[in-house]
Amino acid sequence: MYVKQLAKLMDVTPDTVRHYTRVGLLNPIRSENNGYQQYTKADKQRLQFIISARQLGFSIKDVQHIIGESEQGNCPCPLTRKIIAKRLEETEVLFQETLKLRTRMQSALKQWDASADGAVSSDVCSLIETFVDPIPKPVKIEVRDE
Amino acid sequence: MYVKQLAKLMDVTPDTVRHYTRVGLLNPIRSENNGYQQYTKADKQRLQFIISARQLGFSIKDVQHIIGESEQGNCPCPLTRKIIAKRLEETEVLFQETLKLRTRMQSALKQWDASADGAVSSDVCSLIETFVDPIPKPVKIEVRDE
DNA sequence: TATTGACCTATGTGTTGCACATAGGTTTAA
DNA sequence: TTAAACCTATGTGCAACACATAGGTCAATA
Repeated sequence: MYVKQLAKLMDVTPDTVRHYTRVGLLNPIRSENNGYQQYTKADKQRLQFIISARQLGFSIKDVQHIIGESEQGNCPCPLTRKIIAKRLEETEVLFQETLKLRTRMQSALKQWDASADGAVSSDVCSLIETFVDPIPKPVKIEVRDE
Repeated sequence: MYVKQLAKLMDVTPDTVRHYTRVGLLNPIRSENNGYQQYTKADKQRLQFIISARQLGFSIKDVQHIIGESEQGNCPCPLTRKIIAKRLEETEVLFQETLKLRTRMQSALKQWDASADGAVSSDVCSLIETFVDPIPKPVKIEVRDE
């Protein structure tokens, strides 16, 4: 099976398959007559594993380590548990940051909806320069109005 | 002012300042005697602008375009508005994806808390291979238990 | 004055996970 | 056999810096 066929079968791009091959996660055999990579059933199974792991937030290096552990005859599950805990923390951080960014962008849009395109007196762009980030409610603030 | 001083002043790393310099966003002057980059007040102001823009989700290329527009004598605000709308959409997508990933990771952790490290019969890691993603409530599903 | 040590700089490369561009080989139809 | 369509391998690009390396600067000391 050549790269495109495997890719289609697993619903990824050929480039993705090639990438995993380049980093050593897949081990196809080079056809001797045309130099093409030939993927076996084992590669397909391995690719399925990679896809599953990636969906769970594991990095490619994580996958390499997990597979390495497994190939050394050890049960990789403890490692798997350890890694995902770390990745979850990171995802949590990313989530919070993305949430904050989204909020900030939304308030910028709102502020800018109500303001004109600004004087040329500014350095570059008055909209960006004069944007004030509404403090994201530092735990609890006394609100008087309304 | 040398790179470190400016960086410290604006609370970024020297590498960040160097990076912006390399891509042409900052235009320091090379000292003739020691070859060091000398940053002026204009660079400081420019850096402040870049930082503000980055915090609002603009990419470095966006900043380049906005500055370019401004330097051509045009008001960059319309461009700024257009770009942030696009970036907000992207951020929304990233946010949703991150949310889904976080949820998926959390349910993996839960599933794995209740399951042993699995047989060696699996291909690589039984935890990952047997993980079942609880369908993320497709709008509305009939729930019978509880 | 020379030297040492602490600190700073410029520049090149690494990072992540692929996507894209290029050049060329294969296959099938005509 | 020749052309068109399709496929492949390999190199490079991308984002936004961080890190590593090699060497320069400067003040205090011997």
